[in-house]
Amino acid sequence: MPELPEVETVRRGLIPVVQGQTIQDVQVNRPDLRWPFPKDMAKRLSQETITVLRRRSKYLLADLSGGETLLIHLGMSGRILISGTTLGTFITKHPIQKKHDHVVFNFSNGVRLTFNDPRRFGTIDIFETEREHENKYLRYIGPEPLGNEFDSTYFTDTAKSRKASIKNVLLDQRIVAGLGNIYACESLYRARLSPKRKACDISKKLLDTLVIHIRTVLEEAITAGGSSLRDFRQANGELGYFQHSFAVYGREFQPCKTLNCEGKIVRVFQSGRSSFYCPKCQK
DNA sequence: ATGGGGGCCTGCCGGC
DNA sequence: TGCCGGCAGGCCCCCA
Repeated sequence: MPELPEVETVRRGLIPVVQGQTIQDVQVNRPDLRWPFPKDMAKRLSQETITVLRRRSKYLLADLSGGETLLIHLGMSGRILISGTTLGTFITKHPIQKKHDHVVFNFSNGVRLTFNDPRRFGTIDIFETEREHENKYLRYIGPEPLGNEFDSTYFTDTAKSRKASIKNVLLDQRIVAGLGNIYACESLYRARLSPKRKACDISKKLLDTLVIHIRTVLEEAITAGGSSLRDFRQANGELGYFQHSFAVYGREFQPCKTLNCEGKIVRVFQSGRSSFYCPKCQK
């Protein structure tokens, strides 16, 4: 489901709910999602207080008072449902689900978080906070696209040695963190670059433009509360609305939105995934 | 070393 | 109405 803006939206919504709160107990309804759950998961989490809720790429990271960090990845279909019974101002924000509720976190203040994930591509892990750089999921993740490390120099240097298409380069989490199919397509549209162009063939000027557009499209999407396809929800249960701003994603056969462009959006397959673009104005 | 394809899962939608 | 194929926001693994 979620790319960087959706995960960031979830994080921002969860902060007031869980930060500073103590996990009372954890109900684990199956042994694994995509990968086996970490050893003694429920035991290691219970009675731990969440000090900070962070995000790295598409991963949510909850730092715990005892020196470990809980890592959660939502995969394609993962959701974190919030419910609560004891908070004065707090009501249940999501309908009660049942199917695919794999892990339930009960907090001592009465709040309950439920990890629901039909396709089970999600991930949960626990690692020593100080050893984040050694974690198998985070180890090779590239720079954050909204951070200072991801700049024109870095991206030009990286792209010039890559013979893969620019679309596949944007999806490579070792090169830049957090982009998925939607925001890769949308940034390429804004930069007027075809997703099929080999990264190493693109001029520095265009790559610089692409860096800027990656940033702005992600920032706009975060401001909009992410994109709601199928059932992505913000933590408060509301839909994100960035999907209304898509220029190309999911718009096959529809007219290009560029002023005076007569093109129609096409869909092509790259490495088994759909890319959407306007062949007339993206070269 | 890098790039591409397969596979992991369930749900939904369109066509017959 | 029901069945089947295709597709879906991700990412690890394997092979050339």
